[in-house]
Amino acid sequence: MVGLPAAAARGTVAGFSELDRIGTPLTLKRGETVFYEGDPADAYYKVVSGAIRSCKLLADGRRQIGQFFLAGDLFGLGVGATCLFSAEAVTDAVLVRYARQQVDRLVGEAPAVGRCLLLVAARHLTAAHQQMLLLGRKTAEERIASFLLAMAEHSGGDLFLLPMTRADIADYLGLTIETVSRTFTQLRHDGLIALRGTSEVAIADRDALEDIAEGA
Amino acid sequence: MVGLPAAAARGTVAGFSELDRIGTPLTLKRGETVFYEGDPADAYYKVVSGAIRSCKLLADGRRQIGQFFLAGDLFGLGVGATCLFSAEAVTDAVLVRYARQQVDRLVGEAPAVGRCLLLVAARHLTAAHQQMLLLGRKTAEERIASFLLAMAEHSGGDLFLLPMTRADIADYLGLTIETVSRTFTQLRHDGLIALRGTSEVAIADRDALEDIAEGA
DNA sequence: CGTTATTTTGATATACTTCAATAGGGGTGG
DNA sequence: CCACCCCTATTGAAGTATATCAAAATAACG
Repeated sequence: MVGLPAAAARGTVAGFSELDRIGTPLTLKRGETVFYEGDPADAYYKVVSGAIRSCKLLADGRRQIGQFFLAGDLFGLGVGATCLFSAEAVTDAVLVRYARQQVDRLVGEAPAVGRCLLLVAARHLTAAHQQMLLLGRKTAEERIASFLLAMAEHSGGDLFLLPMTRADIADYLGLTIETVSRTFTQLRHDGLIALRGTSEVAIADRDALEDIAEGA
Repeated sequence: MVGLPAAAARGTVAGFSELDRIGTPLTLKRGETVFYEGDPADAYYKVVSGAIRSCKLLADGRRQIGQFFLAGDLFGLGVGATCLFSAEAVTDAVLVRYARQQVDRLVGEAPAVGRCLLLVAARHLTAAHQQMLLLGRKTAEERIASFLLAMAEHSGGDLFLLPMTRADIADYLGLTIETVSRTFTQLRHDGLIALRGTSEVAIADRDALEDIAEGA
């Protein structure tokens, strides 16, 4: 699993080109919100560049990030009238926006588009199941190992940049900032990863990291 | 939100009837497996009666239940060649099995079927996001409160039977059997629920339970 | 009814959180 | 170019929710 272009490995599939004709671009600065949980759900989005996070909040402000959407990813597929999570820019980002009404019409005309969307939804569901296993049953070390391997896979190599802060990682993995930081430090001391600065990561011992990630 | 038939509230939507023509029934005893994680993914299933659990395992046996599928629910929508989780009967159950090849053909012929499947997938994705929030950020008490309210909503009333064991609930909520049991006891002592035997639950103070579930 | 599986309850242990302080890093203005 | 500041990250010490280990009680089942 190396060297696949990110778009091919993740979001883009056959039948997608029809969609591109009805999309309009959208530029976001770091921290800006694409839509809020509960907003009318009237569009789908594709990430062109940058990173987006999906967030859900509890009444007292506790936050859970459901997914990070990176270049090539499609998101916003909802059911019913309202968005089920809010979406925010992790970094400066460019999106393409597809009005829902037009997408739905397209699905009626071209079954390939429907299959494409179903495929994307199924992919997100796969990721969600993986994440539920992580959140429900993995230790902090196992969560960080899983996360780093997933980021490496997306980047297509063993050296990559983390676009998000420790706070984002913590809210994605169901941990605190401090535990994330301590676990990074520990993996570095154990020689499984190398860090340059705060965001550049190199996988140093992939096998050991994989053993940890799957609970061996 | 009361009195809706379970099927209408959850799995069944317009465009479903086409599917029924190609389904074949399937009977399972408690504990039997529908399919294993990694099996070739060649069918979708609908629950007619009983309850099914989706499971993922870590190398050392730790288990996470992703979803419970109850009467009316459709499951097995996968991407690619293999099942992403195993599915087991929580109770004796009757399913309908839809061969994937035929479903895919149907999607090509009748766009409504595709929209239906997309809707089901989106519903599952909604549930998964809710569950990620629960697993990542909620306390044991909040998890149990959320779970009981969801079960009540499915049953259409405030009095219902739990078809699954404490072990299943624990593996669904990312807790241990003991913590599940202690939390049930505590909610009972606080007068928020009533229990008859081990599986009959009555919601006694819905407002208080909802406040807890959403982290107030 | 005896036997086994499941659930509840109790005592202790621990992984992670919380609270608190220090250190680094990147940008801006002097 | 350096100094300052703010934001983010790291490190440390103490606390806590939940896990683990162990036993009793209840329920399920032949």
